[in-house]
Amino acid sequence: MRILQLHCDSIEYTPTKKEIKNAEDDVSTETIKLEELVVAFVAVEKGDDSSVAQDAISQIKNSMEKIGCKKLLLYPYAHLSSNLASPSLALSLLKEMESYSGSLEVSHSPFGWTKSYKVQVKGHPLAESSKTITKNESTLDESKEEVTSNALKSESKIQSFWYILSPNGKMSPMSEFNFANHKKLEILSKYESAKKRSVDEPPPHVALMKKMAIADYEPASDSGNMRFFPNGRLIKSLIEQYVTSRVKEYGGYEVETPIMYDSNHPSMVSYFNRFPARQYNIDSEGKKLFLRFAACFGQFLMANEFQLSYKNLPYRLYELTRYSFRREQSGELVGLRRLRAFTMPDCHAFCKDMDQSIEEIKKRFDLSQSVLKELGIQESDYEMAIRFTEDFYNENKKTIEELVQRLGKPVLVEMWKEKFFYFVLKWEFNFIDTLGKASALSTDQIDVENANRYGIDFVDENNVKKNPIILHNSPSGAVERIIYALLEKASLDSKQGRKPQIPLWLSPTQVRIIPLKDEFSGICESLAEKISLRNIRVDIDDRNESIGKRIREAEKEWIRYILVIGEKESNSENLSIRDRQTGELRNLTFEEFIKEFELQTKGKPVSSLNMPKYLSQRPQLMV
RNA sequence: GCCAAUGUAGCUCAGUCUGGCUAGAGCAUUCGACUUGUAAUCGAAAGGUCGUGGGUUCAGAUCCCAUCAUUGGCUCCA
Repeated sequence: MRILQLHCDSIEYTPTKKEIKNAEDDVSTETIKLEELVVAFVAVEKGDDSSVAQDAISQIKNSMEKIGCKKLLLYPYAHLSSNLASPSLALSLLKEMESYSGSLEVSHSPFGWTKSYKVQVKGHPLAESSKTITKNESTLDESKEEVTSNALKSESKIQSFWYILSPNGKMSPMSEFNFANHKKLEILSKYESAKKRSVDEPPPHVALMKKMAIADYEPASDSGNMRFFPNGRLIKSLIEQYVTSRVKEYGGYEVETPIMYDSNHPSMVSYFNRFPARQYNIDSEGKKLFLRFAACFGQFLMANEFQLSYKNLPYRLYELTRYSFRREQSGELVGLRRLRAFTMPDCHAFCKDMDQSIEEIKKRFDLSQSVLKELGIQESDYEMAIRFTEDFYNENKKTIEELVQRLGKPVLVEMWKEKFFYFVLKWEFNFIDTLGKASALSTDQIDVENANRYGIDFVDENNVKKNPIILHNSPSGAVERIIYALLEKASLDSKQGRKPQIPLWLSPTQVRIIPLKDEFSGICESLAEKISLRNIRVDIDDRNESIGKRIREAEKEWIRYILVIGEKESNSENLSIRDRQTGELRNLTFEEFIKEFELQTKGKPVSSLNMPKYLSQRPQLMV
């Protein structure tokens, strides 16, 4: 329970509007004026009970005795807390407090109403005080609470300055920029700076992820923890393989680190001190463990063990975290866009100085852009935001401008007067969906704090120990979010009259064979064999359904190539291929077809079919 | 987390306002017939704790309270 207590000359309030369903009835909307009293603004919080109410009223009584005041107004005031109890409980505890008042003259202002009020507070030192009262508070919880609120306090003090930086180096205040040719950037800018949104429908990918049997909510788990069906797992796995191979190509070394850490480990304590985390906590044998919300700790703690020389740098560690956990507020979770458990490729580069960091960040910028492109997300699908401190900008103007040139279009700039986070620069690519939502995909940061915090050092040319600068990069962003982006893009295509699709290399079924009659099943079987030997996922619709229906369903599954096998095909060397992209029937030889296919999936990982080859043996998952 | 809307068969939904007959439909599933030439063949059967818990009532999918989940807005997004 949180209480703000004011000793007042007078208070005047007028109930104006019933705000919630459980508001008190029988409330007159006349103005009430009270004089010479103590006003206690009260917010009842989760976990409060009558013992808290008693404690609260006795504390108030004590302080009122000191100042010699007999009149108390309990004023329900939800805004004191972000962890409110349910309205019905709050109301009953308020009434309870009123009944414990003893010799005091106590009243309360109506609960659940918007009220206008005017208050005249006295000037003496004891006139104003605030209290937080909780049940059985342990010292540990208390200190954590303190840490969180301090961190939140400093975060809320951040003042941002917003600009748009164009590739020609021109930096204009956001309000003066002409967004006419940059609609998506305008969306991002408003989204970030003004937090403006206006949507009243669920994002289309939520229906698609179920329909395509990719993923679904798991009611037996916590919100934001999804289940992935065979199709979804296949797609995820291919994306994971691809991103991992690209990071290794760039120079990252893949590691694996624990998913849970001890909150009381010294390095964690100071990390928490800097960041108010919403994480999953687990109590185990007296330890307070939490589930990782990034790969940072694992890699930092590992790097801490390394004997590093400047000659080893830059050194890059990479992990594909399945999962990272963030206990986001339940209201923030949406489909695959924002989860509590997600798969995050996370690559840290340890650099010897700022010059090396800047060289490195450029490489990773190109890597991220290329990875997204190959995953099927084009430059026109996202907008870049770059954030830095004023000092960093003044010293590294050229680098920042160069990054913007590499992107080739204007970007949103957020500038801070001082460093609030551990980084001096951060950029991200934000996917903008049809409904105007922005979500970060690739990102990189220049971290100048954590090496010191985690005791990571290297020996430089002069035999001096130094802390490296650490870059934090995810070249693709969360894998689930990539799937979200691909599905949202597909839905947009469909809305605009184009055929929705996902990249061929990610399709659960790449080729479908449909025998016209049962008698062709042998030919189909051997053709399928031949095709799958070339690492193509092929299946056979052997169900006793009309040809029209089987074609229709293949189309609904977004299958790119359909081969109908009948009399004609069994007597011919050529394949008659229904190409979904063009909607046309084409005649190709087997090798021509394979060649066309391989051209489109070149350089991408392959994986075999992740469901029964025969549709008749396949459970119905999609609708 | 707060506010609001939604929750009925495996899926998509009707029925709820105004309580009352055996809770309906389409798709999917099973069975039977049909043997198909490029986006839905025909028939039958089976399938329901009406999100969950409590209450009011002679009677609850329907009204009331609580709770959970999803979606939207706020907040948040290291």
